[in-house]
Amino acid sequence: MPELPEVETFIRELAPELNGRRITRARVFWPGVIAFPTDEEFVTAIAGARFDRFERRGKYMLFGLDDPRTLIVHLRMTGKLQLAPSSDPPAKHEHVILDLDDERSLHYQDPRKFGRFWLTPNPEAVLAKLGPEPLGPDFTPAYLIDKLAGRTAPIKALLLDQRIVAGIGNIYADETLYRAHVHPSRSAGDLRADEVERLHAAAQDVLRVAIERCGSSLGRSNLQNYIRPGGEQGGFQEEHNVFRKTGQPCPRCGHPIERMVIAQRSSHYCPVCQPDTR
DNA sequence: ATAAGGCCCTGACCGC
DNA sequence: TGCGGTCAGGGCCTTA
Repeated sequence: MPELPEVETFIRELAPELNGRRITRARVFWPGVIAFPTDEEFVTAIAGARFDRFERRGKYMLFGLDDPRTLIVHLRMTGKLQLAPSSDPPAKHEHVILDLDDERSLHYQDPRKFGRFWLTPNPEAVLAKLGPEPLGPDFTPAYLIDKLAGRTAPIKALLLDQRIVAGIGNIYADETLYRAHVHPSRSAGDLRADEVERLHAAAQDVLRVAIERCGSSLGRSNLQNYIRPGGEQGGFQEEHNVFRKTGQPCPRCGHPIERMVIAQRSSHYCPVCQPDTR
């Protein structure tokens, strides 16, 4: 699952490869992947553009072109971007291929078809609802305390809410809650200020280390496995404490990790280190 | 405004 | 071995 650290890795590793490259031709094999404009307009409009800016916002990748437009890509669950020789034929689940002017192509594969592309002069409209960057100056303990105040939803659900903070998904929410000693089903508004401060610090720590380790590659299956643009795996899965470790001993106290469903998503936690009480 | 549930998708996995 | 059922889940939508 590409979350903030994985998307950051994609951008960092693609930027030097794509910078200055011109898109000579675009092919779309499944029209649903293009959220804006239509798939036909996308194919026509992106041909000839040159990549020259690279940014990440939450889990969105922003590829600035040498005109006022930005190509926005969200990988959602199973999307992958890979560079390959232009002679490579479309693979299974390939929905977009952007041919470049250096005999290489940028391939987009996505078995579940959840990911989306936008080509727009107004990227702010696509990103309008996102909360602050968790590693940016606007994400402060005071901000988080304010956003959680009065909320009865489980804290896990609100860590996943991109309007509160942008970029945290299921892996990093679970690891953040573990590090902060907070039970995932605790009502967000019931958390003490020091607990919210711990969550804030834990989220930043987890994300910083995960970026250093180039994200988490897990998966018994290729389906869920995140692969970096050059084909390498990330390394942060080696530092997971709870995510998908149901039944394994807590690294801190040895009690078996438990699993419960919150907000339709699996949550993994240590019932001893993360007690369900204040 | 908030909370909760459904939906999109398809491969992996499980039990029989 | 084959087959049907279940699960995974980010973001968006609907409902209460």
